[in-house]
Amino acid sequence: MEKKDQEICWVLTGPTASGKTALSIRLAKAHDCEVVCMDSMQIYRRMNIGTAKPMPEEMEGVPHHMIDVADPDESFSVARYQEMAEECIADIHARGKRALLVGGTGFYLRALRQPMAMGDVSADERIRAELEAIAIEEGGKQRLHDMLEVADPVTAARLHVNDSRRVIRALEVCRLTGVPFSQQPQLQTESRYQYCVATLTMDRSLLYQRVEKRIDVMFAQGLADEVRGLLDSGVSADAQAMKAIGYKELVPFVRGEATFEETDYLLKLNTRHYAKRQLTWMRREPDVLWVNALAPDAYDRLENWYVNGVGDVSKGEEA
RNA sequence: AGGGGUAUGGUGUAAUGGUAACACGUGGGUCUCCAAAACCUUUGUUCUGGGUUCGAGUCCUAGUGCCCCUG
Repeated sequence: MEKKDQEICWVLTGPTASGKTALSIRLAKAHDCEVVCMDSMQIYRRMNIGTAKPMPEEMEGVPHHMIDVADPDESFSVARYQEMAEECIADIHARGKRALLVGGTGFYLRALRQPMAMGDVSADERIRAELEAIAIEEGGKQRLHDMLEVADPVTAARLHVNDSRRVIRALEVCRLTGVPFSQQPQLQTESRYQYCVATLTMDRSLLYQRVEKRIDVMFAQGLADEVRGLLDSGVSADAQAMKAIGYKELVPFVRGEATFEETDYLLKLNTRHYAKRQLTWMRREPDVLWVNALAPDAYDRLENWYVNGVGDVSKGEEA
């Protein structure tokens, strides 16, 4: 079944520091569309420098959504993102405009394209706390995995013993629903919209250079002060938002427990790793148009993609 | 210039004369409500030339690079 134009969304993604923001604003300005942020950390208020969040000045009048929609000490989730983002998209479409999703969080993209099977089994803090306590114990990870082996052998078989994060989630779902994680009913099989995806990329070493340069700029812009301000205002260092790159590395530094050199090295290292993981994710993502962000025709290719739907190969391989 | 020391993956280190190891990095991957998270995994090394020895990263020797001391 063909979807109507109003049911199509454009997604510009790519690793951190690949130039998504600038290109997206240029594109949105030229074609009068609205941007929906697809970034798991730019959703937090007061986290601006470390998340490289586009500021009102650089948006050049292009409406942005899903930015600053949560407080740093709030917990957020993919499911919530999916729900809120789809609302934004619906709203944009209702006004007769196109939505351009921009961001590097692959998991969020997948949630939109392939809706969560366990859509109605949300997190249970009590169960998690209980199971996480076990995970910390001597041999606890093995014990959790053993528990899952009993409750849901299929899922246990595909999860590594050390992957207690997912082992716990699987146990949580089993306990909450009484049905094994692997046998949860698929609630929603079809995504609400069709997504036309373009991914920015470039030579790895050049990307890493850009990453490092950007971090130098972040420090110069006052990253340390931003982190200090968050901590001083009562945001816990354990908060989910503070686990973000650029924040978790800065906490020891701001507290005087790490030198600048150590912090700088660690931040750059973690960001490189992150960029690599983002690329890995996108390689797995089906139907993606890859665009070398440093090529002279990068913008033209994106524009062509946006106008003609190049890369929209949902039927399989392109002709 | 003289004396001493040192040389092991990209980096930092380990190895009673007996299969060269560990950490970090690098590369690849996983992902269905914490995802900028969490987890899995690969790769690659004895400075060069001689010598001793069944066998040399290890001992001897020369060269080269680096470090320290003296002048």
